[in-house]
Amino acid sequence: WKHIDGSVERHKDREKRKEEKVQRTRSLIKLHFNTLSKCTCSHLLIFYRSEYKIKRIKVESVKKGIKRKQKEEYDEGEDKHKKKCKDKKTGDIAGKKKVKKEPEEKWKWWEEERYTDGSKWRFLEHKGPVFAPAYEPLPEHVHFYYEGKMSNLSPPAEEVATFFSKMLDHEYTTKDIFRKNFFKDWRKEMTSEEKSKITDLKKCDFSEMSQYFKAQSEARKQMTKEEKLKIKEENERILEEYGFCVMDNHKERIGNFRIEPPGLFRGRGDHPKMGMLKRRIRPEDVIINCSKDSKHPKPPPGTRWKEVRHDNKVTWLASWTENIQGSIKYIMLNPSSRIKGEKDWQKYETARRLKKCVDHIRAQYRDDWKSKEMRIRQRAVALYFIDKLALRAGNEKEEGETADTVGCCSLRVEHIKLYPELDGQDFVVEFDFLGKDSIRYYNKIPVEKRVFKNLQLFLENKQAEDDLFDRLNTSILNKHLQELMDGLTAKVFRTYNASITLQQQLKVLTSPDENVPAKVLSYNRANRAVAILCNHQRAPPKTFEKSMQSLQSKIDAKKQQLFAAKKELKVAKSESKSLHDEKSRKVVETKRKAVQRIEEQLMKLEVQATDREENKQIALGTSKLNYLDPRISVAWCKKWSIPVEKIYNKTQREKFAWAIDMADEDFEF
DNA sequence: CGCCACACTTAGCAGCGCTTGA
DNA sequence: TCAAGCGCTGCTAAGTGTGGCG
Repeated sequence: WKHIDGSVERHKDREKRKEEKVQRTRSLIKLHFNTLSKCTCSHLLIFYRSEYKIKRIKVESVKKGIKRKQKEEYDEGEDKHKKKCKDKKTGDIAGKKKVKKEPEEKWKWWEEERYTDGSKWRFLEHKGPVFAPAYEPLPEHVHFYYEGKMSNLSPPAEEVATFFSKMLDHEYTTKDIFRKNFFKDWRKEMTSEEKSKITDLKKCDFSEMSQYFKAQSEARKQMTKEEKLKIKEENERILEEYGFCVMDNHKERIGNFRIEPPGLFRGRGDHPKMGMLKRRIRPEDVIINCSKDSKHPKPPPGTRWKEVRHDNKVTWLASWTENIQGSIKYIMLNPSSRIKGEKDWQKYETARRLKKCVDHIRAQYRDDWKSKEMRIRQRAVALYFIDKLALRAGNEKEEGETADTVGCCSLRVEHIKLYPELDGQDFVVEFDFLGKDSIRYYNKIPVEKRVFKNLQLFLENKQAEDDLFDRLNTSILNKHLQELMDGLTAKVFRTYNASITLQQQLKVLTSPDENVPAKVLSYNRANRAVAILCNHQRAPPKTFEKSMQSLQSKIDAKKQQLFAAKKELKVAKSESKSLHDEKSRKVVETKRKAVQRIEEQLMKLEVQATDREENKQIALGTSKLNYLDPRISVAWCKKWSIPVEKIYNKTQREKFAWAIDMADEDFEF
């Protein structure tokens, strides 16, 4: 796919583009100079940043010349070396050597060649995961009571009891399934004596334990600055030691280097396994993955790893099997890493390829609505939903193992309602089902007559709990998509539709003469359109009403202030008219400025209020992070001279460093 | 073809620390 | 300077999709 995204060409005229970039930055700074009087503090900061950047670019381009030469020599050497390695089937020795030469500046992996043989790395070294701290038994004075009588628990039983006591305030400790599952698993940890005594959860009193933990967390909050700093430093030390690995010559940040601590499982939605005990993971459960010639991570003293393997066809550093669902958990790299970034980039390139053939695919599935074969009609209607409504594919799930949620292919009869006519619209389909994370999808949309007739056909002679698409599943659908385009799967439609919507909405919503905050609001609105499409919801923040009210009162106060200021201006004006002296003219001028300033502040507040209100139940983060080609946003920022910091925070900028570096203002998704 | 194991992406939420504004 | 509230970050659950096997 190197050719598909044109990275070969990109490489050639990189120098030219770099020069252009410098020019752009220069003109940007000029622009900032011109508007300096209007600048707020944050603008100034950004201005300084851009100036800093320009200096760096200059120095770097001088350095680059030398560096490139060195790199070419190195690459040549490495090529030879690689061949040798392949012959002997040894690992990557060169990788180890170059680590020390790690350059100060950020590594631009996107300017390098990718592996084409399916391997993910040549060299991988890390320190292994960090385990959850051992259980600390409760102090003597904290008791557990059964039937009102004080009783001490054995440490294993006590530990599980503490998990429950920490959750007492949560609603789910009142749920039957939760309590049942918890009690069953708790009893497994008890001694036979405890088991025979403790037979009813209702007779258990955890309140003293609960109080103790509340006091503990209160004490943590009350800690002095020094104590807090000490903890912070210790965390930083652990991060420095365990939070990074070396992968192919580069130090990379690990995403989750801590093993999940034991606790009570809380699934989302109506989960049949809620309350079950999530076991403590020991070194003996953990498989380590690293390269043969690396310094292998050491298991904690007196323990051993389950296995140490050297599989460079996968990206994980460590894995273990979790006991609730029996699924495998992994330790992997941070999104800013090469291995994640390349994949992310590739995802958007696939979506861009879909853009080129989507018209054809749409024509095709519309045609298939008329097919003689039921399975083809079902496939075509499902695909239409996935395309139009950005539904997820909908794999089958094991019944009783997870919450009852569905996606497109697993929709059941009970999840849709057909209305030949509704609110003046023809052929309306009403969707109402729980999707991923048990988030409700509710939508009423008019569809084409043919789709409607097909749906009626699919529903014939079926019960509520029967599958809507009984001749279809995700693997059939994806196999079909694979034939239409290389690399095409159901989820590519979500990516494609999200990104194209953002691009198109940005075009519609951005008005050139608006100021920066107004443009950012437009961006958020475009982002919101995507979030609505993808049904990314959130619980309204607990303090929403309150904070909205306080914002409103601020606005009201501002309005009052504006009114007063205008009045003062009027008075000053009339005074100045009659007096005709320099002093009164100056007063008018200052009053005028005050009015202007207050007007600006008011507008800013109003923009903020609108933005927040519209965002009440919609989460923008997920689409920004997973569905929107970052190059669209970066291009938009460059086009309108919006600092990219307004759109992406630090973490996001790290994840999208590739896009920030490579996208020009004329990037087209 | 169906099933399962596995790898990897996508998802919402809680808690905490930093920013903001009085 | 300090409290309030907001945004960030980490956490981990819950999806998607592939490939191998019988």
